[in-house]
Amino acid sequence: MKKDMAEQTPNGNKVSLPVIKRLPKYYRYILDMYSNGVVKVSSSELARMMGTTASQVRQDFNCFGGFGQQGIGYHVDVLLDEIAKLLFSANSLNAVLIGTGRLGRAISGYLSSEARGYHLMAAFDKSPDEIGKKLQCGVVVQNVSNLSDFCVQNHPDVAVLCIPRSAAQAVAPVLVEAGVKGYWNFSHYDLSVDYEGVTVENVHLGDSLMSLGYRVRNL
Amino acid sequence: MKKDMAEQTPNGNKVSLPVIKRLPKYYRYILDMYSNGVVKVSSSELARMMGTTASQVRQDFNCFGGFGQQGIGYHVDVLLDEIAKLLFSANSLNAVLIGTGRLGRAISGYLSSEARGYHLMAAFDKSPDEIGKKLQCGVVVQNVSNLSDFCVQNHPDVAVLCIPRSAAQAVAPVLVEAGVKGYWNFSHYDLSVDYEGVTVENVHLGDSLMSLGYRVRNL
DNA sequence: TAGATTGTTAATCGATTAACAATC
DNA sequence: TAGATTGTTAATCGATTAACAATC
Repeated sequence: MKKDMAEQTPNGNKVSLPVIKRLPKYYRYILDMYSNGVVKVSSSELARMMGTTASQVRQDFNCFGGFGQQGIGYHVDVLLDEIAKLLFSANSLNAVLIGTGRLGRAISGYLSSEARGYHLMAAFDKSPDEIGKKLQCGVVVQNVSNLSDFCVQNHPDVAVLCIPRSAAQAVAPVLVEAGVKGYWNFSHYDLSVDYEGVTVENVHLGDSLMSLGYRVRNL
Repeated sequence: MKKDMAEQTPNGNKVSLPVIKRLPKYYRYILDMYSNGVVKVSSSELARMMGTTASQVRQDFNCFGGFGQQGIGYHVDVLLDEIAKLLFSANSLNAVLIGTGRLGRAISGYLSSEARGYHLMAAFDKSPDEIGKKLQCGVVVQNVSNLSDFCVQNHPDVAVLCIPRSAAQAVAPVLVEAGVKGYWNFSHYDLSVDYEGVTVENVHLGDSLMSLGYRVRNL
Protein backbone atom coordinates (compact mmCIF):
# COMPACT_ATOMS: atom_id res chain seq x y z
CA MET A 1 0.00 0.00 0.00
CA LYS A 2 1.32 3.41 -0.99
CA LYS A 3 1.97 6.02 1.60
CA ASP A 4 -0.17 9.13 1.39
CA MET A 5 1.03 12.14 -0.56
CA ALA A 6 2.48 14.03 2.37
CA GLU A 7 5.00 11.30 3.04
CA GLN A 8 5.82 10.39 -0.53
CA THR A 9 8.20 13.28 -1.13
CA PRO A 10 11.84 12.40 -0.42
CA ASN A 11 12.10 15.49 1.77
CA GLY A 12 9.10 14.71 3.97
CA ASN A 13 10.31 11.51 5.55
CA LYS A 14 13.92 11.85 6.59
CA VAL A 15 15.87 9.07 4.92
CA SER A 16 18.62 7.47 6.96
CA LEU A 17 22.25 7.66 5.88
CA PRO A 18 22.72 3.88 5.36
CA VAL A 19 19.83 3.94 2.90
CA ILE A 20 21.25 6.92 1.01
CA LYS A 21 24.61 5.24 0.76
CA ARG A 22 23.04 2.18 -0.81
CA LEU A 23 21.26 4.15 -3.53
CA PRO A 24 24.25 4.47 -5.88
CA LYS A 25 24.91 0.75 -5.66
CA TYR A 26 21.29 -0.02 -6.55
CA TYR A 27 21.63 2.44 -9.38
CA ARG A 28 24.68 0.70 -10.82
CA TYR A 29 23.14 -2.77 -10.69
CA ILE A 30 19.86 -1.58 -12.16
CA LEU A 31 21.64 0.34 -14.92
CA ASP A 32 23.50 -2.87 -15.77
CA MET A 33 20.25 -4.81 -15.96
CA TYR A 34 18.61 -2.11 -18.05
CA SER A 35 21.55 -2.14 -20.48
CA ASN A 36 21.21 -5.90 -20.77
CA GLY A 37 17.56 -5.64 -21.63
CA VAL A 38 16.21 -7.00 -18.34
CA VAL A 39 12.61 -5.81 -17.91
CA LYS A 40 11.50 -7.02 -14.51
CA VAL A 41 13.23 -7.73 -11.22
CA SER A 42 12.11 -8.89 -7.77
CA SER A 43 13.36 -7.70 -4.42
CA SER A 44 14.94 -11.10 -3.81
CA GLU A 45 16.88 -11.03 -7.08
CA LEU A 46 18.13 -7.53 -6.28
CA ALA A 47 19.02 -8.66 -2.79
CA ARG A 48 21.14 -11.50 -4.11
CA MET A 49 23.07 -9.09 -6.35
CA MET A 50 23.50 -6.49 -3.62
CA GLY A 51 24.48 -9.02 -1.01
CA THR A 52 21.62 -8.14 1.31
CA THR A 53 18.04 -9.28 2.02
CA ALA A 54 14.82 -8.84 0.07
CA SER A 55 13.38 -7.19 3.16
CA GLN A 56 16.01 -4.49 3.08
CA VAL A 57 15.51 -3.84 -0.61
CA ARG A 58 11.79 -3.30 -0.15
CA GLN A 59 12.32 -1.30 3.01
CA ASP A 60 14.80 0.91 1.19
CA PHE A 61 12.61 1.62 -1.82
CA ASN A 62 9.64 2.32 0.39
CA CYS A 63 11.52 5.20 2.00
CA PHE A 64 10.80 6.97 -1.27
CA GLY A 65 7.22 5.79 -1.71
CA GLY A 66 7.71 2.35 -3.24
CA PHE A 67 8.45 1.78 -6.89
CA GLY A 68 7.04 -1.73 -7.33
CA GLN A 69 3.81 -3.56 -7.96
CA GLN A 70 2.47 -6.08 -5.50
CA GLY A 71 2.45 -9.58 -6.94
CA ILE A 72 4.57 -8.47 -9.90
CA GLY A 73 7.88 -7.02 -8.75
CA TYR A 74 9.76 -3.98 -10.00
CA HIS A 75 9.97 -2.74 -13.57
CA VAL A 76 13.64 -2.11 -14.29
CA ASP A 77 12.96 1.04 -16.33
CA VAL A 78 10.75 2.54 -13.61
CA LEU A 79 13.31 1.69 -10.95
CA LEU A 80 16.17 3.20 -12.97
CA ASP A 81 14.18 6.33 -13.62
CA GLU A 82 13.11 6.81 -10.02
CA ILE A 83 16.56 6.25 -8.56
CA ALA A 84 18.18 8.48 -11.19
CA LYS A 85 15.68 11.19 -10.23
CA LEU A 86 16.65 10.80 -6.59
CA LEU A 87 20.37 10.84 -7.26
CA PHE A 88 20.77 13.37 -10.03
CA SER A 89 17.60 15.50 -10.19
CA ALA A 90 17.39 18.25 -12.76
CA ASN A 91 20.12 20.67 -11.75
CA SER A 92 23.74 19.59 -11.59
CA LEU A 93 26.03 20.74 -8.81
CA ASN A 94 28.78 23.20 -9.69
CA ALA A 95 32.29 22.22 -8.70
CA VAL A 96 35.71 23.86 -8.64
CA LEU A 97 38.95 21.91 -8.67
CA ILE A 98 41.87 23.07 -6.54
CA GLY A 99 45.19 21.50 -7.43
CA THR A 100 45.86 20.23 -10.95
CA GLY A 101 48.69 17.77 -10.24
CA ARG A 102 48.62 14.04 -10.93
CA LEU A 103 45.65 13.37 -8.72
CA GLY A 104 43.81 16.58 -9.65
CA ARG A 105 43.98 15.82 -13.36
CA ALA A 106 42.79 12.26 -12.82
CA ILE A 107 39.83 13.51 -10.79
CA SER A 108 39.02 16.32 -13.25
CA GLY A 109 38.72 13.75 -16.01
CA TYR A 110 36.36 11.70 -13.91
CA LEU A 111 34.33 14.71 -12.82
CA SER A 112 33.82 16.17 -16.26
CA SER A 113 33.17 12.97 -18.19
CA GLU A 114 31.95 10.15 -15.95
CA ALA A 115 30.36 11.72 -12.88
CA ARG A 116 26.73 12.51 -13.51
CA GLY A 117 25.06 15.50 -11.95
CA TYR A 118 28.19 17.59 -11.60
CA HIS A 119 29.67 20.45 -13.63
CA LEU A 120 33.32 21.48 -13.38
CA MET A 121 33.27 25.29 -13.44
CA ALA A 122 36.93 26.08 -12.94
CA ALA A 123 40.31 24.77 -11.84
CA PHE A 124 43.01 26.43 -9.76
CA ASP A 125 46.67 25.86 -8.98
CA LYS A 126 49.46 27.91 -7.46
CA SER A 127 52.27 26.72 -9.74
CA PRO A 128 53.17 29.15 -12.59
CA ASP A 129 53.82 26.03 -14.71
CA GLU A 130 50.19 24.99 -14.36
CA ILE A 131 48.44 28.36 -14.59
CA GLY A 132 47.08 29.04 -18.09
CA LYS A 133 47.22 25.39 -19.15
CA LYS A 134 44.05 23.84 -20.48
CA LEU A 135 42.75 20.59 -18.97
CA GLN A 136 41.40 17.82 -21.21
CA CYS A 137 37.87 18.92 -20.42
CA GLY A 138 38.62 22.40 -21.75
CA VAL A 139 38.82 24.23 -18.42
CA VAL A 140 41.81 26.60 -18.16
CA VAL A 141 43.81 26.49 -14.94
CA GLN A 142 43.65 29.77 -13.02
CA ASN A 143 45.88 31.22 -10.35
CA VAL A 144 44.68 30.10 -6.93
CA SER A 145 44.82 33.76 -5.86
CA ASN A 146 41.65 34.21 -7.92
CA LEU A 147 39.86 31.49 -5.98
CA SER A 148 38.23 33.75 -3.43
CA ASP A 149 36.87 36.23 -5.99
CA PHE A 150 35.71 33.43 -8.25
CA CYS A 151 33.78 31.73 -5.46
CA VAL A 152 32.16 34.94 -4.28
CA GLN A 153 30.98 35.70 -7.82
CA ASN A 154 30.06 32.18 -8.98
CA HIS A 155 29.18 30.45 -5.68
CA PRO A 156 30.15 26.87 -6.57
CA ASP A 157 28.36 24.15 -4.62
CA VAL A 158 31.45 22.09 -3.92
CA ALA A 159 35.23 22.39 -3.96
CA VAL A 160 37.43 19.42 -4.81
CA LEU A 161 40.77 19.64 -3.03
CA CYS A 162 43.65 17.76 -4.63
CA ILE A 163 46.48 19.48 -2.79
CA PRO A 164 48.65 18.49 0.19
CA ARG A 165 47.09 18.68 3.61
CA SER A 166 49.14 21.72 4.60
CA ALA A 167 47.99 23.66 1.55
CA ALA A 168 44.42 22.52 2.13
CA GLN A 169 44.48 24.04 5.59
CA ALA A 170 45.41 27.40 4.06
CA VAL A 171 42.73 27.21 1.37
CA ALA A 172 39.87 26.06 3.61
CA PRO A 173 39.21 29.45 5.29
CA VAL A 174 39.09 31.15 1.89
CA LEU A 175 36.41 28.72 0.77
CA VAL A 176 34.42 29.03 3.97
CA GLU A 177 34.52 32.82 3.78
CA ALA A 178 33.37 32.69 0.16
CA GLY A 179 30.39 30.59 1.23
CA VAL A 180 31.36 27.23 -0.25
CA LYS A 181 29.67 24.53 1.79
CA GLY A 182 30.76 21.25 0.19
CA TYR A 183 34.22 19.72 0.03
CA TRP A 184 35.83 16.62 -1.30
CA ASN A 185 39.23 16.44 0.15
CA PHE A 186 41.76 14.19 -1.53
CA SER A 187 44.66 15.70 0.37
CA HIS A 188 47.19 13.08 1.31
CA TYR A 189 45.14 10.30 -0.21
CA ASP A 190 42.17 10.89 2.00
CA LEU A 191 38.78 10.81 0.48
CA SER A 192 36.70 12.92 2.77
CA VAL A 193 33.40 14.43 1.82
CA ASP A 194 32.03 17.26 3.93
CA TYR A 195 28.96 19.43 3.69
CA GLU A 196 28.18 22.37 5.92
CA GLY A 197 30.85 21.22 8.29
CA VAL A 198 29.42 17.71 8.59
CA THR A 199 31.50 14.80 7.35
CA VAL A 200 29.45 12.69 4.99
CA GLU A 201 32.14 10.20 4.13
CA ASN A 202 35.69 9.93 5.35
CA VAL A 203 37.98 7.35 3.90
CA HIS A 204 41.56 7.93 4.80
CA LEU A 205 43.61 5.69 2.53
CA GLY A 206 46.05 5.11 5.33
CA ASP A 207 43.20 4.20 7.67
CA SER A 208 41.93 1.59 5.25
CA LEU A 209 45.36 0.06 4.94
CA MET A 210 45.80 -0.06 8.72
CA SER A 211 42.38 -1.59 9.31
CA LEU A 212 42.94 -4.24 6.68
CA GLY A 213 46.32 -5.01 8.18
CA TYR A 214 44.73 -5.58 11.58
CA ARG A 215 42.07 -7.85 10.20
CA VAL A 216 44.48 -9.89 8.10
CA ARG A 217 46.85 -10.39 11.00
CA ASN A 218 44.04 -11.41 13.35
CA LEU A 219 42.25 -13.68 10.94
CA MET B 1 38.95 -4.30 36.25
CA LYS B 2 41.05 -6.17 33.73
CA LYS B 3 39.61 -9.09 31.87
CA ASP B 4 41.28 -12.42 32.51
CA MET B 5 44.11 -13.58 30.30
CA ALA B 6 42.02 -15.73 27.99
CA GLU B 7 40.02 -12.73 26.84
CA GLN B 8 42.82 -10.20 26.73
CA THR B 9 44.27 -11.37 23.44
CA PRO B 10 42.93 -9.51 20.41
CA ASN B 11 42.14 -12.83 18.75
CA GLY B 12 40.12 -14.25 21.61
CA ASN B 13 37.26 -11.80 21.75
CA LYS B 14 36.04 -11.06 18.25
CA VAL B 15 36.25 -7.31 17.75
CA SER B 16 33.46 -5.71 15.74
CA LEU B 17 34.17 -3.97 12.45
CA PRO B 18 33.08 -0.49 13.61
CA VAL B 19 35.65 -0.69 16.39
CA ILE B 20 38.42 -1.80 14.02
CA LYS B 21 37.61 1.02 11.65
CA ARG B 22 37.98 3.55 14.45
CA LEU B 23 41.42 2.30 15.50
CA PRO B 24 43.40 4.19 12.82
CA LYS B 25 41.67 7.43 13.70
CA TYR B 26 42.53 6.95 17.37
CA TYR B 27 46.06 6.22 16.27
CA ARG B 28 46.37 9.46 14.31
CA TYR B 29 45.02 11.62 17.11
CA ILE B 30 47.17 9.92 19.72
CA LEU B 31 50.28 10.19 17.53
CA ASP B 32 49.57 13.92 17.21
CA MET B 33 49.32 14.27 20.97
CA TYR B 34 52.48 12.26 21.52
CA SER B 35 54.36 14.44 19.02
CA ASN B 36 53.16 17.52 20.88
CA GLY B 37 54.44 16.17 24.17
CA VAL B 38 51.05 15.44 25.72
CA VAL B 39 51.50 12.84 28.48
CA LYS B 40 48.01 12.01 29.72
CA VAL B 41 44.55 11.97 28.19
CA SER B 42 41.07 11.08 29.44
CA SER B 43 38.35 9.24 27.56
CA SER B 44 36.28 12.40 27.46
CA GLU B 45 39.09 14.43 25.91
CA LEU B 46 39.63 11.75 23.28
CA ALA B 47 35.89 11.62 22.67
CA ARG B 48 35.76 15.36 22.00
CA MET B 49 38.56 15.04 19.43
CA MET B 50 37.08 11.98 17.78
CA GLY B 51 33.57 13.39 17.71
CA THR B 52 32.11 10.60 19.81
CA THR B 53 31.36 9.82 23.47
CA ALA B 54 33.64 8.94 26.36
CA SER B 55 31.65 5.74 26.77
CA GLN B 56 32.50 4.64 23.29
CA VAL B 57 36.19 5.39 23.73
CA ARG B 58 36.38 3.27 26.89
CA GLN B 59 34.23 0.56 25.36
CA ASP B 60 36.50 0.48 22.32
CA PHE B 61 39.75 0.24 24.27
CA ASN B 62 38.32 -2.45 26.49
CA CYS B 63 37.79 -4.70 23.49
CA PHE B 64 41.54 -5.12 23.68
CA GLY B 65 41.84 -5.42 27.43
CA GLY B 66 41.84 -1.76 28.49
CA PHE B 67 44.86 0.48 28.35
CA GLY B 68 44.02 2.96 31.09
CA GLN B 69 44.22 3.45 34.83
CA GLN B 70 41.12 3.99 36.91
CA GLY B 71 41.06 7.43 38.47
CA ILE B 72 43.93 8.59 36.28
CA GLY B 73 43.12 8.22 32.59
CA TYR B 74 45.29 7.00 29.74
CA HIS B 75 49.03 7.51 29.31
CA VAL B 76 49.56 8.75 25.76
CA ASP B 77 52.72 6.69 25.27
CA VAL B 78 51.06 3.48 26.46
CA LEU B 79 48.04 4.12 24.27
CA LEU B 80 50.18 4.86 21.22
CA ASP B 81 52.21 1.75 21.80
CA GLU B 82 49.23 -0.55 22.31
CA ILE B 83 47.33 0.72 19.29
CA ALA B 84 50.44 0.61 17.10
CA LYS B 85 50.91 -3.00 18.21
CA LEU B 86 47.34 -3.77 17.21
CA LEU B 87 47.58 -2.04 13.85
CA PHE B 88 51.08 -2.84 12.70
CA SER B 89 52.39 -5.81 14.71
CA ALA B 90 55.85 -7.14 13.99
CA ASN B 91 55.65 -8.40 10.45
CA SER B 92 54.70 -6.10 7.60
CA LEU B 93 52.42 -7.23 4.81
CA ASN B 94 53.92 -7.76 1.36
CA ALA B 95 52.26 -5.91 -1.49
CA VAL B 96 52.53 -5.88 -5.27
CA LEU B 97 51.43 -2.94 -7.40
CA ILE B 98 49.66 -3.58 -10.70
CA GLY B 99 49.49 -0.56 -12.99
CA THR B 100 52.11 2.20 -12.78
CA GLY B 101 50.17 5.04 -14.40
CA ARG B 102 49.31 8.36 -12.73
CA LEU B 103 47.33 6.77 -9.95
CA GLY B 104 49.66 3.79 -9.52
CA ARG B 105 52.69 6.00 -9.06
CA ALA B 106 50.89 8.20 -6.56
CA ILE B 107 49.86 5.14 -4.56
CA SER B 108 53.31 3.54 -4.79
CA GLY B 109 54.84 6.63 -3.25
CA TYR B 110 52.35 6.45 -0.42
CA LEU B 111 52.76 2.72 0.08
CA SER B 112 56.53 2.74 0.22
CA SER B 113 57.07 5.86 2.29
CA GLU B 114 54.03 6.76 4.38
CA ALA B 115 52.04 3.58 4.93
CA ARG B 116 53.28 1.69 7.94
CA GLY B 117 53.27 -2.07 8.07
CA TYR B 118 53.48 -2.65 4.34
CA HIS B 119 56.32 -3.52 2.00
CA LEU B 120 56.14 -2.98 -1.76
CA MET B 121 57.75 -6.08 -3.28
CA ALA B 122 57.22 -5.46 -6.97
CA ALA B 123 55.33 -3.43 -9.57
CA PHE B 124 53.81 -4.53 -12.88
CA ASP B 125 52.50 -2.87 -16.03
CA LYS B 126 51.64 -4.02 -19.53
CA SER B 127 52.93 -0.95 -21.39
CA PRO B 128 56.41 -1.38 -22.97
CA ASP B 129 57.03 2.28 -22.10
CA GLU B 130 56.66 1.48 -18.41
CA ILE B 131 58.41 -1.88 -18.22
CA GLY B 132 61.98 -1.58 -16.99
CA LYS B 133 61.48 1.90 -15.53
CA LYS B 134 62.40 2.41 -11.89
CA LEU B 135 59.84 3.90 -9.48
CA GLN B 136 60.90 6.51 -6.93
CA CYS B 137 61.00 3.85 -4.25
CA GLY B 138 63.55 1.87 -6.27
CA VAL B 139 61.25 -0.90 -7.47
CA VAL B 140 61.65 -1.71 -11.19
CA VAL B 141 58.46 -2.13 -13.23
CA GLN B 142 58.05 -5.66 -14.59
CA ASN B 143 55.98 -7.01 -17.43
CA VAL B 144 52.54 -7.99 -16.15
CA SER B 145 53.02 -11.35 -17.88
CA ASN B 146 55.42 -12.18 -15.03
CA LEU B 147 52.75 -11.50 -12.44
CA SER B 148 51.51 -15.05 -12.07
CA ASP B 149 54.97 -16.58 -11.68
CA PHE B 150 56.02 -13.85 -9.29
CA CYS B 151 53.00 -14.40 -7.05
CA VAL B 152 53.40 -18.16 -7.01
CA GLN B 153 57.04 -17.81 -5.98
CA ASN B 154 56.78 -14.86 -3.58
CA HIS B 155 53.18 -15.14 -2.33
CA PRO B 156 52.42 -11.47 -1.65
CA ASP B 157 49.73 -10.77 0.94
CA VAL B 158 47.96 -8.12 -1.06
CA ALA B 159 47.72 -6.81 -4.60
CA VAL B 160 47.08 -3.13 -5.29
CA LEU B 161 45.21 -2.68 -8.56
CA CYS B 162 45.59 0.70 -10.26
CA ILE B 163 44.31 -0.29 -13.69
CA PRO B 164 40.98 0.19 -15.49
CA ARG B 165 38.10 -1.99 -14.40
CA SER B 166 38.22 -4.04 -17.62
CA ALA B 167 41.91 -4.86 -17.14
CA ALA B 168 41.29 -5.62 -13.47
CA GLN B 169 38.75 -8.26 -14.42
CA ALA B 170 41.38 -9.99 -16.54
CA VAL B 171 44.04 -9.83 -13.82
CA ALA B 172 41.84 -10.99 -10.93
CA PRO B 173 41.73 -14.70 -11.88
CA VAL B 174 45.53 -14.74 -12.21
CA LEU B 175 45.85 -13.41 -8.67
CA VAL B 176 43.27 -15.77 -7.26
CA GLU B 177 44.96 -18.74 -8.89
CA ALA B 178 48.32 -17.64 -7.53
CA GLY B 179 46.81 -17.59 -4.02
CA VAL B 180 46.71 -13.85 -3.40
CA LYS B 181 43.93 -13.15 -0.92
CA GLY B 182 43.92 -9.39 -0.41
CA TYR B 183 43.10 -6.66 -2.90
CA TRP B 184 42.91 -2.93 -2.97
CA ASN B 185 41.17 -1.99 -6.11
CA PHE B 186 41.55 1.58 -7.32
CA SER B 187 40.13 0.76 -10.74
CA HIS B 188 37.94 3.55 -12.02
CA TYR B 189 38.46 5.57 -8.89
CA ASP B 190 36.94 2.97 -6.65
CA LEU B 191 38.63 2.26 -3.42
CA SER B 192 37.62 -1.23 -2.57
CA VAL B 193 39.43 -3.43 -0.13
CA ASP B 194 38.80 -7.16 -0.23
CA TYR B 195 40.22 -10.08 1.70
CA GLU B 196 39.45 -13.70 0.99
CA GLY B 197 36.55 -12.64 -1.15
CA VAL B 198 35.04 -10.48 1.58
CA THR B 199 34.75 -6.76 0.99
CA VAL B 200 36.26 -4.91 3.92
CA GLU B 201 35.78 -1.42 2.56
CA ASN B 202 34.19 -0.28 -0.64
CA VAL B 203 34.21 3.36 -1.55
CA HIS B 204 33.27 3.98 -5.10
CA LEU B 205 34.21 7.57 -5.87
CA GLY B 206 31.17 7.85 -8.10
CA ASP B 207 28.98 6.51 -5.31
CA SER B 208 30.26 9.13 -2.90
CA LEU B 209 29.57 11.89 -5.38
CA MET B 210 26.05 10.62 -6.03
CA SER B 211 25.24 10.25 -2.35
CA LEU B 212 26.51 13.73 -1.56
CA GLY B 213 24.48 15.10 -4.46
CA TYR B 214 21.33 13.53 -3.05
CA ARG B 215 21.94 14.91 0.39
CA VAL B 216 22.77 18.40 -0.82
CA ARG B 217 19.68 18.56 -3.00
CA ASN B 218 17.39 17.32 -0.22
CA LEU B 219 18.84 19.44 2.53
C1' DT C 1 -8.86 -18.36 -8.41
C1' DA C 2 -4.03 -19.53 -6.96
C1' DG C 3 0.65 -17.99 -6.91
C1' DA C 4 3.73 -14.48 -6.46
C1' DT C 5 5.58 -10.57 -4.55
C1' DT C 6 5.07 -6.08 -2.76
C1' DG C 7 4.17 -2.62 1.20
C1' DT C 8 4.25 -2.28 5.99
C1' DT C 9 4.26 -3.49 10.69
C1' DA C 10 6.52 -6.24 14.30
C1' DA C 11 10.63 -8.77 16.12
C1' DT C 12 15.46 -9.16 16.31
C1' DC C 13 19.90 -7.85 16.38
C1' DG C 14 23.87 -5.05 17.18
C1' DA C 15 26.01 -0.84 18.28
C1' DT C 16 25.98 3.26 21.03
C1' DT C 17 25.19 5.57 25.22
C1' DA C 18 24.30 5.85 30.14
C1' DA C 19 25.11 4.48 34.75
C1' DC C 20 27.74 3.10 38.42
C1' DA C 21 30.88 0.25 41.12
C1' DA C 22 35.91 -0.28 41.32
C1' DT C 23 40.07 1.98 42.28
C1' DC C 24 43.88 5.06 41.58
C1' DT D 1 39.95 10.68 52.43
C1' DA D 2 37.74 13.00 48.40
C1' DG D 3 37.85 13.60 43.49
C1' DA D 4 38.51 11.79 39.24
C1' DT D 5 38.15 8.53 35.83
C1' DT D 6 38.36 3.93 34.36
C1' DG D 7 36.20 -0.86 33.46
C1' DT D 8 31.95 -3.07 32.89
C1' DT D 9 27.17 -3.94 33.04
C1' DA D 10 22.58 -2.23 31.83
C1' DA D 11 19.47 0.75 28.97
C1' DT D 12 18.66 2.93 24.72
C1' DC D 13 18.64 3.58 20.11
C1' DG D 14 18.61 2.53 15.30
C1' DA D 15 19.06 -0.54 11.59
C1' DT D 16 18.19 -5.01 9.76
C1' DT D 17 15.39 -8.93 9.25
C1' DA D 18 11.11 -11.52 9.59
C1' DA D 19 6.28 -11.95 9.04
C1' DC D 20 2.11 -11.28 6.92
C1' DA D 21 -1.81 -8.79 4.98
C1' DA D 22 -2.73 -6.43 0.61
C1' DT D 23 -3.13 -7.05 -4.17
C1' DC D 24 -1.63 -7.76 -8.85
